[in-house]
Amino acid sequence: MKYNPQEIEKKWQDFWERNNFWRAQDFSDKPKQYILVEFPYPSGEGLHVGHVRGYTAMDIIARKRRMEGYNVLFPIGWDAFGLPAENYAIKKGIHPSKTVEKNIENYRRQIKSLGLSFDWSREINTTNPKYYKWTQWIFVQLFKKGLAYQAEIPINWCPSCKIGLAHEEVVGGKCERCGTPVVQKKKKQWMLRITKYADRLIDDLKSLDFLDEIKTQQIEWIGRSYGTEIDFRVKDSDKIIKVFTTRPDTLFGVTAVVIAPEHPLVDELIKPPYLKEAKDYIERSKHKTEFERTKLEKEKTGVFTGSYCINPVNNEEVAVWIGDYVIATYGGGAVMVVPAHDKRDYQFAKKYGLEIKEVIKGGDISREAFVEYGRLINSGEFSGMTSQEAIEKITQWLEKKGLGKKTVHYKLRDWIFSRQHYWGEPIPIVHCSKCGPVPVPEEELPVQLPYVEKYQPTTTGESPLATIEEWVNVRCPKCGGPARRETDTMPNWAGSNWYFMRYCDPQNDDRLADFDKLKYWLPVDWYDGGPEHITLHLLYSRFIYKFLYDIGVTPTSEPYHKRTLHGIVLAQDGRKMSKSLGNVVNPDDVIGKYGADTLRVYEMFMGPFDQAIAWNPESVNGVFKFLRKVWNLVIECKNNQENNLEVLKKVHQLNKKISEDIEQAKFNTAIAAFMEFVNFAQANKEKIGKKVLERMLLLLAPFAPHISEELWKVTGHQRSIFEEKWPEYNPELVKEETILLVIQVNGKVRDKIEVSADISQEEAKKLALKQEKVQNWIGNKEIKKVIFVPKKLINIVV
RNA sequence: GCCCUCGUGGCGGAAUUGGUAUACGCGCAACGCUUAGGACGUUGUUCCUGUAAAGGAUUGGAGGUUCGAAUCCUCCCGAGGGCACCA
Repeated sequence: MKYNPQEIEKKWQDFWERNNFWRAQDFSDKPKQYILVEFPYPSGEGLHVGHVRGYTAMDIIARKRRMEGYNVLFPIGWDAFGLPAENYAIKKGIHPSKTVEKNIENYRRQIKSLGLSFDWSREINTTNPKYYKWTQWIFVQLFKKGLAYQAEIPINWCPSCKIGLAHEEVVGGKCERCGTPVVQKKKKQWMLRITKYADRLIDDLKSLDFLDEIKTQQIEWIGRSYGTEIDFRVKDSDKIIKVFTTRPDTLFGVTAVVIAPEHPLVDELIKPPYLKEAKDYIERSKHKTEFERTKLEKEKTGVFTGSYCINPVNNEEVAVWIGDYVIATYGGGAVMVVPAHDKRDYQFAKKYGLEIKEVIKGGDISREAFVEYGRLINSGEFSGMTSQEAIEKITQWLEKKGLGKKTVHYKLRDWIFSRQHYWGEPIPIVHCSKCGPVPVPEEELPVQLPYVEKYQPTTTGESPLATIEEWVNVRCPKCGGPARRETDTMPNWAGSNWYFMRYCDPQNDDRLADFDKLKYWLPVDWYDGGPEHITLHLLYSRFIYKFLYDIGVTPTSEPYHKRTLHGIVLAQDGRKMSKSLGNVVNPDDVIGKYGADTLRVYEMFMGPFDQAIAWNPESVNGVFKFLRKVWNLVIECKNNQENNLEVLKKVHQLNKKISEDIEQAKFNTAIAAFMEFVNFAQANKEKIGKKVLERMLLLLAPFAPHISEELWKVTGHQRSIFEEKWPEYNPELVKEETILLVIQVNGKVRDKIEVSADISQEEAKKLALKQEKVQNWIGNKEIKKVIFVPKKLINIVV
């Protein structure tokens, strides 16, 4: 009998599916576990080996949990709205729903061929009207609570995709999807007030079991900073420029104020003879994207307005400048310039000849800005205070005089939720000339996406839906008068914000999901996904979830208890896999050659789970050899009744290691331990008994389910291995009685001796000093100190 | 520019979190075996000196803390990722 994965894998996959092995039960006496992977976007390229890595890891967790006696929910679905299907439709004239259907079929086949234990009865699809009915319903609730609103603001506009991009979607000044440089354009957009949840999105992270770097990412993105808003009155005017700073302790060092070109007071402030120069400058900045403006480190520019304002703390006159490095939407669009204590301000002052006034002691301001905290000088009554003190005291002073106040600022901005595209959920709003924007009544949801002939966005920037008159023209739900449908659609994230909730009750037509079912399953116990989603998707879905919690739809305030990430699988050349580079590894090929178990085990073995690792075809072969060794070992020793203590100990030690490594997502070292055990077993075949083999197979089952199931049967079992209990190790058998004690002299290893594990320091010292090698190193030098680390080493210092 | 992660043999990586550096796999080499296969088995494989015993060096580099550092601290170099005049 040879190990032939092709013969056994399909058989067991069918067996598990036929017998509904992975069906999750709503409400059970067993404790629940909700194990979640990010649902894939079914692209035309098919499943990526990177998907396999995350899915296999969570499949291992899910299978182990079931064996541990949990009622496990491990679902899968499709995040199927999005641009690629639409762009394909534009190119080939095939309706996106057709393309998506075909891609899903392929993905489903590929995922099934991996032997993943998904509960397919709960499969969802964001493009199904029965699903997006509830995506639209959520939008209506947001609208009713004033969290969805329209605003005419400069948005990031991709001239190629003809689509407005959220601030967060702009990568390097370019469209995240197509790479075209983004330009600024004003358009009426639907916005979601995520900023209202900024504090909770930061503060609630405390109670969650997310990797630290994920928490940091979220916190950094929201970018909360406490500071002071200071009023600078414009000279000879009653107008006030409000400036935000985190360093009010440097207020006496202000030698200019810089405002954004879009600042509301700009027109009033620019005066002859600087009028023309300033206007030209403003005009030029309009042609730059926000990215360009903030990018140009060397070319930090500005222009004097001709106006002055008054520093409230000392009544000094301060010049007002315009600089396009100041962004209108952050911090009120005005900054105070303190050249002595801010790097950027220092450069700015050097370039334009502004005064550099030292107010914090500790640096050499003739050479560079001193940006650290220190003691104040040249600061009137505040001189002598530390920066920390002065920040408090100066702010209090300003507040008392009504010239400033403590404020909080966030980097996070409200979320632009409109897309001018076809392949997305229609925004369920009707515009009435009398009533304004009116939500579509809930009983009329979903607003179905109509069939169109032309998918191309219109050149005016409107969605293709705008051209379907019979769809657009409707009666106002409120007054019955003539009205027009909103033609924008929702972004990709709309459907993926809440999909994990739908898995709890995927067929419900009356509610997003039954509350009791949500209460049973949520929060998700372990959520794994790619590093590319740890900021946006995580933040957005937490926001929506919190909102739904506030209106009583969800039972908890956070959706995910534990979140991990899996590193990207790179091509063999260390670069990202891409069609154009021709370095893509197709999981189908690997399965065809080696089988799913080899692919699974290889992806777990290739390196640390959270790090990016390059594909190595030769290592894949090594993993196959390992599985074949397991196979041959079981076939050869299955009737052996031997019960050797040494071997028993080894397999219990393996048991401990595997159990612990899985929980810490250290799959690579778990496999290594397996290999060691199998190598040992192979060299000691006569000592290997059936009991040992069975325990080994139970431990291997989550990693390589097919071969384990087959060998379980081969060893004479009728029941599936996945109906067995996860093995517990015997602590007595895991203990080591003897250890190799390392003997160091002056911190260098000089000898090793085998001693009993609980040897005392005195005994260890006596034994160590007897060793010939040790004596040679000590000679007749005096022993100053002996350090003894139980079970590890003894260090003799001479 | 700022922030995060990281840097260990020919390669992917391991190291109980301050206690034997290089586990496991790949590759390579020698020997053996065979139904010549995706072969298999045994042994060896960080570097330097040495036939060997043994000794010395070594975790990107330079310092430091410590009886003891891949691990902690400071500076520097390099790679990847994120953010970006964020005040």
